[in-house]
Amino acid sequence: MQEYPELCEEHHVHPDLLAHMKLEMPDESSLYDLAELFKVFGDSTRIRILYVLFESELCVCDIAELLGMSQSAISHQLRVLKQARLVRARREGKTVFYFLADDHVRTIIGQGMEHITE
Amino acid sequence: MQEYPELCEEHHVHPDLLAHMKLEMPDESSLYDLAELFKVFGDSTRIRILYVLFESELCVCDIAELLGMSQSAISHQLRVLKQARLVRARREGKTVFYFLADDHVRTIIGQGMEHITE
DNA sequence: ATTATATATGAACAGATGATCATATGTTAG
DNA sequence: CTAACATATGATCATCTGTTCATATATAAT
Repeated sequence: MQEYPELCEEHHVHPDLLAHMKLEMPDESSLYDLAELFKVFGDSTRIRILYVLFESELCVCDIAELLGMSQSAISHQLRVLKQARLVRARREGKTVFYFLADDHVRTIIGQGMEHITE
Repeated sequence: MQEYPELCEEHHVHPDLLAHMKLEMPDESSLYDLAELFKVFGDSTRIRILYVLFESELCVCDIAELLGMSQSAISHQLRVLKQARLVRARREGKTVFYFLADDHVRTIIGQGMEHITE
């Protein structure tokens, strides 16, 4: 990564505060992971999957039918959601049921919805 | 968009619940906007910009220097953040100061951070 | 074992994304 | 007006992403 030292002729905030910001900044890998997490929310198909799972666990084929999409497309996206630990799965015979992993999903989507509707 | 009716031989949840889910689902444009919003969070450069703005408003050059990136790159990303109404700007002479638009940013990033660190 | 159903996965391709570079715009000082 | 500084923007390009299609795996029934 290139460095760009002293871009400004003079700073507009105290150097102490700039130093503090650098210290308070989470480490690079956390920031990367955080961006990766939000990328997962950044697709309307995955958002829609999470929304239907708000109500109840569902099997892959029911999700596909609800969203009017192919089984394959949904399965690929469920894998992404699972890797991000936003959903979990349990198998029952041939069927695999997916469900929300925790409540952060609801909070994050709820806050996002608040933001766009204000 | 293609339709995939009756993918399952038989449903695993009550048809009534499936119908309810379709009703509860936000309209297509809200879901699209929501995904667009999270896409904005889904980039580590933009996350880092939001993080430094947690502390104080900052001019473009100070942000660029803090993050070790070019003025142009930061300016492009600030535009994305501004279009998503996550940051706002005020001009003071030659300098433009950017600051967080509201508190949803903090909540969303906070919840995201909780999720990845648990 | 064979067949059918449910789900998962790899390859491929079109479309989106983010940094860079060059340049334009806006503002102030001289 | 002109020069200098701060910021914004358009074009380009390499990379990433999401769907489709074909196929593989897993489970159950006959």
